[in-house]
Amino acid sequence: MKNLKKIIVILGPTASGKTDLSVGLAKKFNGEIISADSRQVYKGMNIGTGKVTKKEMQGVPHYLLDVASPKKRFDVVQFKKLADKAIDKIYKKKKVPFLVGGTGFYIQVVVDGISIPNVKPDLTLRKKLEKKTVPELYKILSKLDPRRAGDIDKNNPRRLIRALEIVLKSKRPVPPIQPENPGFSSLYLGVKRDTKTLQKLIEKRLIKRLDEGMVEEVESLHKSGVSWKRLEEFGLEYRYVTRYIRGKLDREEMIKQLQKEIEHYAKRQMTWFKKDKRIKWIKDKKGAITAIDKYLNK
RNA sequence: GCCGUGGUAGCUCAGGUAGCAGAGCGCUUCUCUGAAAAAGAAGAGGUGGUCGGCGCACAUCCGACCCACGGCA
Repeated sequence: MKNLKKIIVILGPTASGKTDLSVGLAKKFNGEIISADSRQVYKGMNIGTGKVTKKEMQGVPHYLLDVASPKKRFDVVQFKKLADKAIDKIYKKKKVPFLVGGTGFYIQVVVDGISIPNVKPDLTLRKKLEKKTVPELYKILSKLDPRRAGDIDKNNPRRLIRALEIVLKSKRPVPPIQPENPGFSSLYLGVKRDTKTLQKLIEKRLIKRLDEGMVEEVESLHKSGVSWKRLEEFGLEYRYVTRYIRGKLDREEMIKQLQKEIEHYAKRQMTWFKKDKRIKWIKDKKGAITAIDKYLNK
């Protein structure tokens, strides 16, 4: 197994300190970092996403940051394509890829080689389907693809519409999930914090972001042509700061609601991560170093 | 002191001609096939301010008291 390619995954909820940790580890283990964050891919979204600064990178190359315009759609498939490319590139340099981030879905798709049905989003079709009620959508899907209808969340319009999109455009049922061999083995390290600590970290970070000009960042994104609707879509900071700028919330309410929202998000992330038994939860940098050391020299 | 209004879930409150106690938020748990910071689901929480009365039965009707808020003195 010595020649098998290896990748190190570092994941955890927001505000748990992944960025800091990963730069240190990458430096130590001759690594380069691929960000697995669904919002840090966008240009101009820096403070609100907690993107590493040039200085914080300490010379460690980072991939998958600023690869998309916030005016355009970006999704898992694009992420996978770019991440696979970055991984190759890092191997060619004889370095170790560190996949670091909090977007579980993105990580899963890269590391487990989940292949997503090759049917491009069709916005016109989606718009049309959106007019139907959720039970209607489910009924149609049940007819066209009973298998998928059987395991889908039948209350979730977004899922139903995508399933129908696949069926209608490809003229065949949604294929069952089949993980493919990604061509490398992975070590999963999770950064965990107890709830109280995480809440405090989130709070501190939120104040810091406001001081650093988060509101101005959102204003400038809007000035550069990103619609309010789009900004709301990004969620968390971008959603609530937008509401504040537009006068729908006062500053105090914004902070309060945003804090709660981020806490919820962190919890959702943990729900995702918890079920993955491959993750080795580490306490500190030392624990991470020991684990990586052992893994790389196996 | 008098008058009025209110006291129902952790919070904000619905309802109530007596018949198994509700919502939103929060909390807990969960789902995830091209939006994933998105989109969804489930669950746990109540001696209905206190005491007494009438009733087969009271959160609901009657009385007293306590507490909060507003007005008058």
